[in-house]
Amino acid sequence: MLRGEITTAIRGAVMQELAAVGYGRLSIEAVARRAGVSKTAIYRRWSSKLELVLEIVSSAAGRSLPLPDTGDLRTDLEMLFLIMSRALRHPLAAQIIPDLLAEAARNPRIAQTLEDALRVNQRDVGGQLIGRAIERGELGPDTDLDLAVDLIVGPLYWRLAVSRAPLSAEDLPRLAAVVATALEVACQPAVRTEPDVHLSPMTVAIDPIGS
Amino acid sequence: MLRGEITTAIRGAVMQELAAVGYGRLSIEAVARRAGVSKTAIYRRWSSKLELVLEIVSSAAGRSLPLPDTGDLRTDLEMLFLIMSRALRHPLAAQIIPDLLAEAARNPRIAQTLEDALRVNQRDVGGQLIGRAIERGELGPDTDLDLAVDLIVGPLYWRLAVSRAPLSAEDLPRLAAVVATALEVACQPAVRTEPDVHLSPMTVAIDPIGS
DNA sequence: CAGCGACGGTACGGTTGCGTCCCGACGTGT
DNA sequence: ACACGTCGGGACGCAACCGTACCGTCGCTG
Repeated sequence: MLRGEITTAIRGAVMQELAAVGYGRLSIEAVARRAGVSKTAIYRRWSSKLELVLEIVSSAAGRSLPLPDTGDLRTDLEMLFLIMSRALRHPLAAQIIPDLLAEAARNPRIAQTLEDALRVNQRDVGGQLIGRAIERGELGPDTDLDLAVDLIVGPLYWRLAVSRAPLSAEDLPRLAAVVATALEVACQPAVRTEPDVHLSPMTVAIDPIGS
Repeated sequence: MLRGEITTAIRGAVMQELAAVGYGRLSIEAVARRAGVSKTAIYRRWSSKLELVLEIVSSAAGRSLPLPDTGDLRTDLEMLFLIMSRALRHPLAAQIIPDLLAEAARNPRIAQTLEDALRVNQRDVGGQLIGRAIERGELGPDTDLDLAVDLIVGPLYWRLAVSRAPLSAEDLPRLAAVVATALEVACQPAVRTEPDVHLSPMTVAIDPIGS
């Protein structure tokens, strides 16, 4: 009969400690100190540092975000970017996520856990988003899911979690519009079976003056 | 008059240790052990673990990659992606780079050093690439450099360093084509001075079937 | 050839964290 | 009200690492 308040305190301390020093430097003693509990309280609940972090992180990352279906790819992307940017701006998440992703390259257990946890949130979110776009005819049925996910998630992740440059509020819909257009162009329904569709005609159509 | 062979051995050991355990767990003793030298040899050359890593990493990252000027944005991107993918596939770099980027969120000195070192390699590479595209008229002169860099670097970094999904050789030019399109769409030369250019007219032009 | 200065290696005390054990306190059930 | 079971807290031995001081050796210099 473990006291729930202490379990909660430990969970919070793990997240804060993880953000402060990262997984590599995380120590049980520091977690206990920050949580105001004893080490025994932690060892009674989790068998090791790895189990501790995995359980807490996966339960935190497991809460799947509700993704609205707006009926339009670009608007869907705007919503997704809004949610992503909110999540990645959270001070704890902004430090924990890149840290664990880097650690995942080293520790297969972490990689597996993150993949399982994020598959619910991102891959399937991306998959659903793209799947709906395909159903609506915005994207072709042969759309490369991996490539599409890279295009959607990559730029925002890079900006918020890696380069960490400020991102103004109006940049978000702009990015969504660009990505949506790129997706539509790259994965457009095959109206013609020309091998190299590219966009030269589009550029012309867009830029009547000529480059 | 420090012996160069020992310095070289230390540098190599730091890189390997960094890849193996990350910056957080990196210990001077482990570096000395791996290099086959004594701790004194390290402390004589660098004052602390931070200085050690910063100097070695920045000197390793400082070698700027030659970026060919192919005269075409898409081909330039293909080249850049080829270089980036080669670099990010390198086992040491693939583990060290995400680790240090995560650590940079925590340590301002690391962030500053990485920014300085990578500004040479990436920002300016990206800047040059985009600048040339602007000169050629492929992109508008008011192109948002930050957004463009995000679009260029983000997807490939996500794929290779985060999701770590396999990327076949033919995916690279495909990705380059999509990104080039996205850039052309996002940063097209301003033909009209409408406030909200976005792309709705373009979407129509692109998708004659109708969404 | 001799002396000096700088080098690398070993040894040391101090600190931190790990994982475990024991003890006092609290709540529960009868 | 009492005894039992379980919990949290503090303490312990062990190991790793830090940063430094000392020591023998090598190479340069005069």
